[in-house]
Amino acid sequence: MADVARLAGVSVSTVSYALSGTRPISLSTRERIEQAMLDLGYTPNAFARGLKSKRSRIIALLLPAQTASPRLSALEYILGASDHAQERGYHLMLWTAGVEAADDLAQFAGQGLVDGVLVLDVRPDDPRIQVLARAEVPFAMIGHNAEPDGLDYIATDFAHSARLAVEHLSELGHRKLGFVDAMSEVEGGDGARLGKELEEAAGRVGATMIPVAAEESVEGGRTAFAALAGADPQVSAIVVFSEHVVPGLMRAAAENGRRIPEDLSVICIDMAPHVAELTTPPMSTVGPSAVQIGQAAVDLLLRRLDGDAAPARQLLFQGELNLRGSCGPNPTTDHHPGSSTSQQRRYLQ
Amino acid sequence: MADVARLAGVSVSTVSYALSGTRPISLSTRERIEQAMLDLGYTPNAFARGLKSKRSRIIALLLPAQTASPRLSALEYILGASDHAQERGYHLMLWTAGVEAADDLAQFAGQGLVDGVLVLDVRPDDPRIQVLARAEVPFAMIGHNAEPDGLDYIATDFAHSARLAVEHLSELGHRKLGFVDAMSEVEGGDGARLGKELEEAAGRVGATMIPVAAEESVEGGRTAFAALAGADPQVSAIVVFSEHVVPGLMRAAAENGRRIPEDLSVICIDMAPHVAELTTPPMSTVGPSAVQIGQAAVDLLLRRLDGDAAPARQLLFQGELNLRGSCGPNPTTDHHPGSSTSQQRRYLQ
DNA sequence: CTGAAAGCGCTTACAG
DNA sequence: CTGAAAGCGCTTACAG
Repeated sequence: MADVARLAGVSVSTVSYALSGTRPISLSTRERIEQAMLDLGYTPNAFARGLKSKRSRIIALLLPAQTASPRLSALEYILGASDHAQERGYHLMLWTAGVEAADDLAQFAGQGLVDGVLVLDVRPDDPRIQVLARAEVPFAMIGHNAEPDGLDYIATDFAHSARLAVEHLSELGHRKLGFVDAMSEVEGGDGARLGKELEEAAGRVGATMIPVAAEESVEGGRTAFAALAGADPQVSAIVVFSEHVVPGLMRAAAENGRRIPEDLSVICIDMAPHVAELTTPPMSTVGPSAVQIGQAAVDLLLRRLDGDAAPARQLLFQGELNLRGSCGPNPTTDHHPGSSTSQQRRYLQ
Repeated sequence: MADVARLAGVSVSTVSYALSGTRPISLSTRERIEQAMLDLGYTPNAFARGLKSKRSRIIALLLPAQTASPRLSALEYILGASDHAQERGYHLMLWTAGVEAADDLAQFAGQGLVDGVLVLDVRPDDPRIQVLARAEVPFAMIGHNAEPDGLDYIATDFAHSARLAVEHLSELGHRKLGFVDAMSEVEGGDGARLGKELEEAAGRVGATMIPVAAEESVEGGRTAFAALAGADPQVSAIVVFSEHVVPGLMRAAAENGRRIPEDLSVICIDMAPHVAELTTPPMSTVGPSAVQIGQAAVDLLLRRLDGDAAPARQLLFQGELNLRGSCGPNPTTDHHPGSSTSQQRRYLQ
């Protein structure tokens, strides 16, 4: 910057003000400065700027590392958030240490490197929330913990998703439903909340819902299918909330002579569109766009960084039903779906 | 840091040296300093440190934004690189602006924010390479451009992958092969290189290879299938190098009465394992682990950052054949695979 | 083994 | 409309 000032024949403070636009600069001075910056290929140093201004224009995305089994939909959050942050002039840093690495996170948050933090895969008793609060770093959650009062978050409206899924299956004549949830989901977590909503929705349409906890693997999917078939052979539709059980579940169904969707309906909650297209038949899903949630989370956080002192905002995103091909009428009833309601749905493809 | 020094009764420089360990400190002094840091919950400021030391311990991952159609395997690169960088004491920043945003990238690289850069999805004439070289930021590529001499990179050994795929199909009796490549792949890019290697490998085993360029979409996959069937109805096996065409290709095959693997074999190059498990039948693949490539790319870059002035390293990762279920014997011949070689393969699941 | 001091490259009151 | 100067919180020769 000193070089620019010298070349333009002004002081460094004038260069700085020209750059930030925080005070009026005469046209001729500004032009000389801009020319000098171009000639020298000058770019302001991010560290000097950050040191003085206490703002880095960097936000972090906390994605607990599970290299072994990443949800493919995580990519949509990441790209949605990253693109949007960049559009709004922020950089996005990835923090993939596990939930349990609280000390490392405290260190990270205390460094002043990031202006704010986005927290993914939030658990009910998530230790990261305390750490961030203590470090006094603004943050927003995607999902939420057990006591989210006073905290900014954005989450899926599970009550709405449950209703969409169950009503759709009910219209197809299904009365006995299964719900496969990931075993890793702790008590009071997303899976449990969704399960509760599904059960209520099932109750409202006079259906029953059998929940099964599955390990997040191909084998877990097989086991879940066996468990459901064992619990009640009449189960004709399954709601799934774990990407990784899908292959095993579908294969077990095929091996037991249950064709999808003719003999068995399957619908997935919060599965990314690209993933849903890969199965045969393509998977019907319910859920909001992860890309949009990622973008909205960035907006929520930047609102705080811009000094908004308003009360915490808690946004619920309503999903939509994306019918692809994995749900059909219950073969054991001769029910036909009402044409009036189904007309209003979005049929994809 | 001044607070720590005061509390410990030493100078700030002593605190700094204790922190960095770059000069001997007496045990008692060190203990007082450490206690003071704990008491105050002190964490060194990243910007002050970066300003003086000219090192940020941040690396950037350049992933051209394609929110519309991200490859799910991109997630493996990201997580592999991020985890590994974190283990080695570095932060990973995501840069998802498009390849064409050269000015923004120059700005970014000139800020001094990142010590080094990892470049993904490198094109033959990739403008980012010049920008980074001019900004004098150390970088390493995953994949490579048209003139990679003197540049660090790590890439898939396509000759090896092509050989594995073609020899496997050849052993199954397939003589007419198709190759579906993404249309977006520009001349001289990965797709073109792989295509050349596949053709050579096919020539060596006396098979023919028909290449088809497809749009990266479900519809593109359908079109590709039709093109291949139209070009030669005898094509009995298809090598695919684009995740997004897989659903359309598989559906078109099914609609034309060609069962996989009984009537048609399909094998994918560089598809992530979790993606491969989702198709029915599960997809056989050839390729190295994207997680490992991400990790190795970090190592390659950090080697430079650690001041290694050795000549550029160019690493080729050899893939392996992961047989899952999408390849079978050519139904139009009565060929049986030789048991000796197939024994040596890794059968998954 | 320890301290005093310069300086990294900016921003921003203070002064004119 | 512009400049001189302090200071952000560290690191690192220089000195003892």
